Amino acid sequence: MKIAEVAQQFDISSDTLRYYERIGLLRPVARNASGIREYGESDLARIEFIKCLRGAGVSIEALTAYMRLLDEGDGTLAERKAILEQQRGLIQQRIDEMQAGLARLDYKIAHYEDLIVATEQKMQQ
Amino acid sequence: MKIAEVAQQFDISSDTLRYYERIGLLRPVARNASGIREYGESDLARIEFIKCLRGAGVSIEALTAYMRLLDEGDGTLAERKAILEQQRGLIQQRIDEMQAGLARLDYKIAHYEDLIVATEQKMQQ
DNA sequence: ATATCCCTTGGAGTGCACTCTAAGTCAAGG
DNA sequence: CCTTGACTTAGAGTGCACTCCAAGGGATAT
Repeated sequence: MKIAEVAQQFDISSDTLRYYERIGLLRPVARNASGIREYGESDLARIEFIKCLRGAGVSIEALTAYMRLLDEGDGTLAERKAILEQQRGLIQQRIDEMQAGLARLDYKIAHYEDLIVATEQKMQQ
Repeated sequence: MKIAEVAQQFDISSDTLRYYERIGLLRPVARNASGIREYGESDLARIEFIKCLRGAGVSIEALTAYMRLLDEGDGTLAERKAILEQQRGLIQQRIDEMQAGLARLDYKIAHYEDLIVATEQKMQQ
């Protein structure tokens, strides 16, 4: 699979895919005879995982650390699990903060509904 | 209330508070005879609101637009409500994405638990 | 053969939201 | 009187995560 196809499939720009590779988030991708990237199954799986966790707000740094350990093999299982658990905690914290914001907005919006009704009634007098 | 006290109360740096004022997110704060900022009740209320929504990921731009309308008065009620509703939607979307990431991590973490147990058992043979 | 198009690279530029620096002012304490 | 420490300003710098640019290579379509 060439870079543009991968980009389309995951809705990630080609630039971003090359960037991920350059900073070591993706392993060097195989090339064809013309030097063009040919993404394989395992690349796609990693990209999908990265996309999911980036979408959840996990940092490039954490993801890179995880991927590096993944390449190092079985000896890093516990360390990898620790990273995932830490990131899980961070995501949960952020969700909690967002839920608080959401609740606040809901309260405000309800208040605005009342205010707008009141203002409209005043207009009619 | 002086800037350092406000900063401590809301866990926002003095730099950030001055920055918010400079970009028009906060109205110009009253000064004492020496030119030092004296934050009033309404400033504090706005800062608290800003802190809550920034924490939820609402952009400076959206908050600034909202605050500007707030200063313009009652005629902007509907417009303000629209901003809040839009931001509510954005927050909800981001929460959904994060929930997906969380689910993915939970799955992975459970998988790692199994893998680590398996690896330890292999070691003992 | 020439145009089109996607690919390549290294490096520069962008947007957001701060965060810091330098140089200076002012009130209070020793 | 002098030091200390919190405050002031304009403007520069930072970190993150892309995003774009210029210049060039190679396969395909007319």
